[in-house]
Parts: sequence; structure tokens; C-alpha cells
Amino acid sequence: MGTTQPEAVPEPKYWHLKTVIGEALDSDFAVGEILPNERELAARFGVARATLRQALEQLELEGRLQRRRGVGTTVAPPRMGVDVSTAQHAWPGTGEDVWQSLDSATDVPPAAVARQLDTEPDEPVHVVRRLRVSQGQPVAAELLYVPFGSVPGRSAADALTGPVRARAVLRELQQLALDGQDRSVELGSARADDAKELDRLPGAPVLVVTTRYLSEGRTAAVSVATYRADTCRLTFGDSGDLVMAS
Amino acid sequence: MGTTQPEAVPEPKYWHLKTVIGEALDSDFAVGEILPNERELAARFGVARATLRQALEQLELEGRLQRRRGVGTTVAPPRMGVDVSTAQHAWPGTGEDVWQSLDSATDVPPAAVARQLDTEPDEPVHVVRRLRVSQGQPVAAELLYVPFGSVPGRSAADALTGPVRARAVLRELQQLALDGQDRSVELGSARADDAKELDRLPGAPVLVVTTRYLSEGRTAAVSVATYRADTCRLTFGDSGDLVMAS
DNA sequence: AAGTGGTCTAGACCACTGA
DNA sequence: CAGTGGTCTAGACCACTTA
Repeated sequence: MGTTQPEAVPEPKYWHLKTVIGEALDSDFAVGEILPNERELAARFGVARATLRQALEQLELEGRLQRRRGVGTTVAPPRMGVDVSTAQHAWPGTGEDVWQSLDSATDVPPAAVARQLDTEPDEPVHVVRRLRVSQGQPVAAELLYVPFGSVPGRSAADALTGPVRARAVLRELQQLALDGQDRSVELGSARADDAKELDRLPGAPVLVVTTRYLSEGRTAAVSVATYRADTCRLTFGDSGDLVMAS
Repeated sequence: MGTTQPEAVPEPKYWHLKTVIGEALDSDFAVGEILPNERELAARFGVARATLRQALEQLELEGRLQRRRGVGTTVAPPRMGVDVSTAQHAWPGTGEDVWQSLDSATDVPPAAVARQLDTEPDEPVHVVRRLRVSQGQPVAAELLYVPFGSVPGRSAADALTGPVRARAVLRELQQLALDGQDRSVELGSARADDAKELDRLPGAPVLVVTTRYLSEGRTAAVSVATYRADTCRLTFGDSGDLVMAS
């Protein structure tokens, strides 16, 4: 006697909490509403704050909550769909201006990028920084790596600075014939500078979209775009008519 | 006097730790090698275990480490590229068998899926479970929701069970003309059952790939595939010849 | 200045793995 | 069984926002 549940699998407290709070979010809270603070929530559920925080972290990771230091925890709106489809196989900067050019410099790319560009590990390239804004919110920061070989009129850009220079590099890049591109998506954590741009803390989860632009059998440029994973759902409109989800 | 650094921005310890360990991983460790255990690492760096764990969590999120309870922490191999390209606009189950059918049942889909299928919130549909294995490792668990309206010969499947039934539903689905599909990728955390299938703990970060299959102006099926975010890099071969990365 | 979330500590115990 | 990572506690202090 006394053996109550022979198969009682002890579900972690934070996991159970996450479920409970998640359900409460659906039924008792409106988007934008602020939750009680962490100390009060922890007390209310009878757990340590660290445990409560583990549950909130999960919910934030899933895009259900938004936490801001000094402010509080609010109920997040549904993730916005952000189109990352290939879009008529265009060079960056050709379509509508969802991307905002920040500046450009010459720098040595990370080893992984140099490998894709097929440049020497210590060979400098153009690095164009761009920011993607959607619904008034920054959603992605991009670093576009362009080898000198891809932009013939290089000297023209060197004299410029800021957005003007960035646009000059893009314009030169667009002269090339674009054969195609391939793309990959993976999970990452925001580097310090990206985090700042995206209004998040360093280490925040991001979706890293790497695009390789191919021209005349070579890799003409590589784009590494980091999207806020908490607020974005990447959409690939492979076909037909897409509806605007609310 | 005494003011050493007027602008000293206090970088969090765990963030600094992450950098240090990350660099050590590159230089001093081989893939598969086991790290010292957490208590020893924490002592070595002079921090509490919780802080050390925060750094390890980040590295695991980035796919650099793999931690297994009861075993230890090992250096993870580079993420494997997993092709999720539309692949000749095919129905699920038509291409090569990267997917392994597990079983099928009829169940009420989640509200979000019902909305995409345009079925009533409480209307049951076929739910086919499949598992994607790559390089001997489970990389994704899929739930494929198929409304009864999409599979005419429904009664045939009802008598069957297990993989046989799953394949029967897929076969019937393939009778339809596929007009197109659209797809989205977002960050999620593994549900308990998916986690088991993927050999991870519940809540592990996953990339959720949602595909809507369109036929004759309707949504004929919806697939929700959860990929292990730690081990997978999703690739979209938009064009041309892809090289097999090691 | 008050209140919020973010970081950190030093412990404890549990669940799982493998010899 | 010993050793690992996973969970949890009860505190403390810090950085940031707002008023």
C-alpha cells in the first residue's frame, strides 16, 4: 500500500507552469496586456523566481510573451509573417524597399563566409549593412558580403560613406547577371551588434538566413540575415495567391 | 581617483564564458570529444554552476555542443544541411523515402491548423505521423493533417493500422492535382511527444516548418514538421547545382 | 526613487546513463 | 553503483525604465 502512481512521471514544474500560464494567456489576457511581475507570479504559483522565469523564457521563445527590462512582461501579438521568398530571383536592393541600407565598409569576412565566397580567409570584401523594418519594427539585420571581384567600379564606392556608399555597392552588384541563389535557415543567437539593432539583448534567439547569390558559376555575394525569432515567422510563398494573415 | 573605467560596460559573465569556451572549442577540442563535467568547469572558471550552464545552453542552442543527461557534454559536429526545398512540387511521400511513415489516426487538429484547413474547429481529420531520418539520426517529426474531403476512398484506410494505414492515406492524397504550396518557418519548442521521437527533452528548440498543400483552390492538407534546431540547417535549393557540404 | 526584468550565487535533490 | 546533466530553491545585487 501507499504506492499511489506506479508510473508517475514527474513533469518538471516549469513545464507545467508554462502550460498553465499559456492557457491563461489565451483565456484571460489580451494582446499587449501586462502580466503581474515575476516576484508576484512566483509567489502566486508557490515556486522560486528562477523556476517561474524558466517558464516565461519558454513562452517568450515561442513568441507568446515579450519581456522588457525595467518595464514588465506583456502578452505578445501573433508573430508577423515575413516574406523571404526568392522573389523573381532578384539581387538585393532591387525590389521594394523593405530593406534599409545603413552603411558599407571593407572588412575580412568570417571564415564560414569566406569559404562560401571562395576567397582567401584573410581577404577583405565589401560588407554592406542593412536593416529590415516591418510594421514599424526592426525584424532583421543583414550583413551582405561582396567580394571586390563582383563589383568592377569599386573605386567609386571607396570615396563615399554611410547609406550612400552602401547603395553604391548594391547598384554595382546589380550589374551582374544573377544565375540563381540558394538559401538556408538555422537557429542562432544574436551577436552584440545585431542585438542592438534589433532592440534585443545579446544572445536572443534569431533565425539566420544565409543566401548565396550565384553569377556566372561563381558565388558573387553572400548575405547573412538574422531575423528576430520571437516576433517573426518566415514565409516562403512558393506559389499562387497568398492571403494576408491577420 | 579610483575610477578605473568610466565607460566599462559590464558584459555578463555567462556571455564572456560563452565566448571563451567557444574559442576553446575551435582550438582545443575535436568533434565528439567530451568536455569536463559542469561542476568542474564551473570551478575552473570560478563561477556558479548555474552561470556556467547558461553559457553551455547558448552554445548548445548554436549547435556547438551536445549535452546528454547521465552521459556528459560533447562537442557537436557541424549542423547537417537538410533539404526542405519544394522539390518538383510533389505531394508528401512521392519522392525518395527520407520520411518514414509511422501511423495514422483520426483526430481533431489544433485550432491554428483547422483555420488553415478551413474545417470546423471540432471536425476530426486524418493525422499521419511521419519521422524524418538523416545520417542515421532522427531530425524531424511531422504531423500531416488531411481532411476527409481530400481523400475520397476514406473507408479503405479506416480498417488499417500503423504504417500501412499511414501509407494508405498518403496514397489517396496523391490522387489529387497539386496546384502549389506555401511554407513558413518559425521557432518553437518541442512538444513532449515530438521530443521523445527526436530524442530530446521536452521544450528543446525546434524549427517548425508548416506547409500548406493547395489543390483546386482549396487547402488539401497541412503539414507541421518540427526539425531539431540544434542539429539541423534547413536548406532551400532554389536553383542550380548544389554541392554536398561535408 | 521605485519598480521591473537580468544576472549570479551556493547550495540541494532528482533522473538518467553506463560500468 | 558512481557520475552525469536537469531541476529547484532562496536569496542577493545590478541595469534599465518610468515618473
